[in-house]
Amino acid sequence: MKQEAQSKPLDASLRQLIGYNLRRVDLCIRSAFVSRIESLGLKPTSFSALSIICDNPDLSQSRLAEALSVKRSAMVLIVDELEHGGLIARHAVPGDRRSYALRATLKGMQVRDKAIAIAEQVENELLQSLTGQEKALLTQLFTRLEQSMIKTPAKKEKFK
Amino acid sequence: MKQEAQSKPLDASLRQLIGYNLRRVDLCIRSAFVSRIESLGLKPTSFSALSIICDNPDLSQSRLAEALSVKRSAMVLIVDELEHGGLIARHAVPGDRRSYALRATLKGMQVRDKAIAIAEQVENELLQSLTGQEKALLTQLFTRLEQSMIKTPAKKEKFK
DNA sequence: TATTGTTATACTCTATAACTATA
DNA sequence: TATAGTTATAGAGTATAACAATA
Repeated sequence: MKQEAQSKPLDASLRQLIGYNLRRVDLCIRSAFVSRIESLGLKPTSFSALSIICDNPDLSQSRLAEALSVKRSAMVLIVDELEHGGLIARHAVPGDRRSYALRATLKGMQVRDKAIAIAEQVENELLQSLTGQEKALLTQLFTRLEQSMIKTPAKKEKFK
Repeated sequence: MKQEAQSKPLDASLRQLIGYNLRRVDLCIRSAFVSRIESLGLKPTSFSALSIICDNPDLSQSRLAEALSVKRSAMVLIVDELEHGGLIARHAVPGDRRSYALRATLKGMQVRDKAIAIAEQVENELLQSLTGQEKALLTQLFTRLEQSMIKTPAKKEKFK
């Protein structure tokens, strides 16, 4: 039934584009990660949110939303989910009764650690064809990319 | 209002993960690409579909869906969109009255060429902080990754 | 029986806009 | 007036399941 293995793949010319390759690899890593962390009650976005809260205690929802490039309104459900799972808590802010200080619970920190370990394991498995040096290089290139892209958001287009 | 520039970013520990960086860069390139090709009546998925049809005349919808890792049912609307835009046509298949032979129109091929040029331009702009050598290396690493990941879909998890 | 394309439906993610309570 | 969080709503994107026509 499948005979595209040896001949040229159907998307040969698309594979010339870095963006296309980037997306394919992203989808692949992401889907593996999703299926491994769902037993922790996490999804990629809630994992990222949890991790940022762990590292930045007493963060507000609005600043968390900014960090995740998500609207405040979308943040509500994500934070709800983490709170209902007992992974974080919304604490009162002494000086400002409008906002919450988000803080991870002990369980939240433990789950975060497990999720990070899973992420690293998934990457070790999926990126096993790369040497350690190549992985380090990738990280370095991405870091440089993100810095330059923040300054140059493709003219002045919307940037999410 | 913003003071995270000099100090450590909120997502510092997530940035240790290649998958996280990959996704951030992907979203960035993608959003720039989306805003630039919408004047051509294309979205990323319809662009990919059009490009594959151009390169593989008389492809069926089912094989196109496989190439894009999309369900046949989702393919219908995408092909509809391209057909209504006059970029492709559904032709009859002599031997099999169940399926269509998808073929790009002249306009479709011209639009495809423009879209490819736009994609390359977006990448040139957004990846300007990388040297040509580094870009070539990225492409090479991705190529190797895709080959190895197809063989090793993270155990036997679903793979889309 | 299996396959192609289709439809109907539902689910996830996220955006927009309007609201409230604070500041 | 501006901000934090919330709600209601809608849109994109894609999945699942069932169906008709054809193989």
